[in-house]
Amino acid sequence: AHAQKLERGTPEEPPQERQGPDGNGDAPSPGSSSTAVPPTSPHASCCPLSPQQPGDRDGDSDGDRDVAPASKRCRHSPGDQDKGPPPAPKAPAPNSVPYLAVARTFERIEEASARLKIIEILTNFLRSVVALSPSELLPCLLLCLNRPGAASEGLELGIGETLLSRALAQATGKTRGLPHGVKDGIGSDDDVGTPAGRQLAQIRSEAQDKGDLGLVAESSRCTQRTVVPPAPLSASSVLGKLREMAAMSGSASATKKIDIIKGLFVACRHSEARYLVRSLSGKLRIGLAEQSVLTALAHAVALTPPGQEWPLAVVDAGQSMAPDARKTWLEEQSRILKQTFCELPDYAAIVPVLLEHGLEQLPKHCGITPGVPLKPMLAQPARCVSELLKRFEEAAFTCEYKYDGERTQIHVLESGAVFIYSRNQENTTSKYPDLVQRIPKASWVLSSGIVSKMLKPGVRSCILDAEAVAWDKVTKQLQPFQVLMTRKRKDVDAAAIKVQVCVYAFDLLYLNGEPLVREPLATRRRLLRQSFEEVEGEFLFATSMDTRSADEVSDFLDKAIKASCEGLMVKTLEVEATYEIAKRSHKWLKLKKDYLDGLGDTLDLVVIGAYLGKGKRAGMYGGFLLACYDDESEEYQSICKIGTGFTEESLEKHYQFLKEHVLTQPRPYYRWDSAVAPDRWLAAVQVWEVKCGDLSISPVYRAAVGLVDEDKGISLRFPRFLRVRGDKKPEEATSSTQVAELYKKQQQIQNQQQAEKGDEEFY
DNA sequence: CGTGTCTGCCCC
DNA sequence: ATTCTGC
DNA sequence: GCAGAATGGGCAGACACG
Repeated sequence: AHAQKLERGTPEEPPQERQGPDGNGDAPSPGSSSTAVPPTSPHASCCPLSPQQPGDRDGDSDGDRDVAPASKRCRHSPGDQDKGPPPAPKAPAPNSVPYLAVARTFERIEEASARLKIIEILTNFLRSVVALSPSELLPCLLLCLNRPGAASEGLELGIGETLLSRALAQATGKTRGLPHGVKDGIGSDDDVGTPAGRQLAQIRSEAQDKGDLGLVAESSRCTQRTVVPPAPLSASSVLGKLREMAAMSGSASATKKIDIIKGLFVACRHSEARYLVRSLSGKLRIGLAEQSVLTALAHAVALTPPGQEWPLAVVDAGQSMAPDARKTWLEEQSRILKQTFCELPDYAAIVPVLLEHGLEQLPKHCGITPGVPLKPMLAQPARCVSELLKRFEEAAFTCEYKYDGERTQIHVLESGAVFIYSRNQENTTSKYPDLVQRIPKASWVLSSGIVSKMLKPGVRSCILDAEAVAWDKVTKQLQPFQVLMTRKRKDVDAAAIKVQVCVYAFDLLYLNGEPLVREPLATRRRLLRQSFEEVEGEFLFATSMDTRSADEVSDFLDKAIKASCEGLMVKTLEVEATYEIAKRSHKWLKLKKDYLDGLGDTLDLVVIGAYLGKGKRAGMYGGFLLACYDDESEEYQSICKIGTGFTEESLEKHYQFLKEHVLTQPRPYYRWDSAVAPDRWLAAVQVWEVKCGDLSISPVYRAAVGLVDEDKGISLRFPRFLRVRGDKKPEEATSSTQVAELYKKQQQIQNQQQAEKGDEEFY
């Protein structure tokens, strides 16, 4: 009855979307029977979904024939429940959202490609959840986003391709019966001689063919048979298992995780296995991510306001609006949610407020809070200086050095507490006890008796945007990113720190109780400089220059590079100069030498191996192993892998061409490490021009081994494909000597700065 | 207690 | 990180 | 131009294994 009420109230479907045989087509509205979940019958939601639609991909899946049709199950389920104890230990709670409903929604989203369509599908699903199972809204959102919880929780699944393949191999092995019947160890099933080992090899091979472990899982279902059908999965139970696995640690945790995965897997029906496995592997791959989820969530709670009693009084709050007005209204709702989310990127905090107070009231309850990380402003690459000028037109802008370190958000609370967050809102406070130590407010006397001058008097609370860079206190020089990365990450003891860090601050997002994100950069920067004092080697303002001249920008770029920086960040000062990520997340521009055509390092490298592609690159090569040529030893020495810079067309061409050059074994004159062994070895027949950022000393690549480092080779940072060098023979590729020269040249450019600085001090 | 392998809303 | 692509 | 999905090097941690 409730479902019918909903249906009557949702006439918003555009006629052209009504193409399916019924409301169960691609666009389930809350009104269509496909997603409405009467609160009294938790299973009902999957029933209307289950009858095979014409063209439904499940219709020809062998795997599904082994399972009782969902419709049958569901029709029986209420009766089963009346008859006493449910057959399985964990029956879904009332009002729970069947995981099958989530999976069906994912299927529809995966089939769609238009973003508006994807958002519509998800909106309709979320409307059902809001109306019928509001307590499962958060779990559903987290499943859509493929996250076990908020970033602040620091939950990590710790499940990768290897573990997942092993779990699948065990669950689909020949052993019949209960899922936990397979007790073979983790290591033993690598043995191809054992049945489990053969199964693993088969899983791996199938995963390579399909380029998606999820699809393998889905089609592998047929080998699983259980005596008693397990309880259907619900959104919250699946999420709960993910969180359970994330919380596991210690010895044998991997084995326990495998057992949980097997348990979940056995309970999967239809496409559930596909999405469960993809969730576990960390890639949902359905064309849905944060921005679309936020839009859909905003639309859902706007159209179907939460907190209503049954029957719903308002099923479509935008019903009476003209199409244009409705669209504008929905966009505004979405904007409100996105802005709030950027200031408080935590669904666990936002969803309860949404449910209780509604979207319009959200900004009153949620906003920037010191101690809670916010989304950082990002930058787009600029290919040349003239592009910069063109983009910013007449607007005044500033150029800042782009330091090669770790993006760092520093929060100082009224209490004096300091928190530090990464670009992805990870709490990195415990990684930087040295930073925390030097932040204290000016009025605070450190244990050493020295008064910190970093924060000027009057600064009670703030949020800084900065870059933490490795700093050599002895030579007073910036150090490369690779040095910074060697710092310990967990529970660092400040006294034991070997790699020192200097903070380069470039923005102030919050000061003394006031968010500054709606102020232009010029204002924020003025406040930043007013509120803080520079301390050499510890806390500095990012070197900047305000200019309108292209030549000055170019000169400044050169200076930045000589100062061991990556390049420049370029930002407007007044026009469109706020820190509102929701309006545009890539408002800044970044200028690096290697973006510029004709500048930056390019190498001509030989393809010696290939890796089978995944996802949209399934069925062809997704990446390649490249080598330089050492004329001394006449060897091809591995230098890097490459997987970007290709158009779809070029990727297809490479596959067609290179598959004719597949070797059964690597040539004896190839030098590589087992860690980069490709899926297919290739004859050295083609040379590619490749661009990169820095060159690095590598633990696994062999290029120029012995020339710069005794036993380590050289690799490339940020390698990307430019074009085929049809004019070059493999032996004419960039030589090991040249690679070593490039590495040395890079070191020299950075030493130049030291020399110039020395000159200044000398004269 | 070493060593090797895998993992990461990793960092870039 | 870089890059490409559908919308 | 956005949003999403392909893919890169390399590090510390964590755990499995011997």
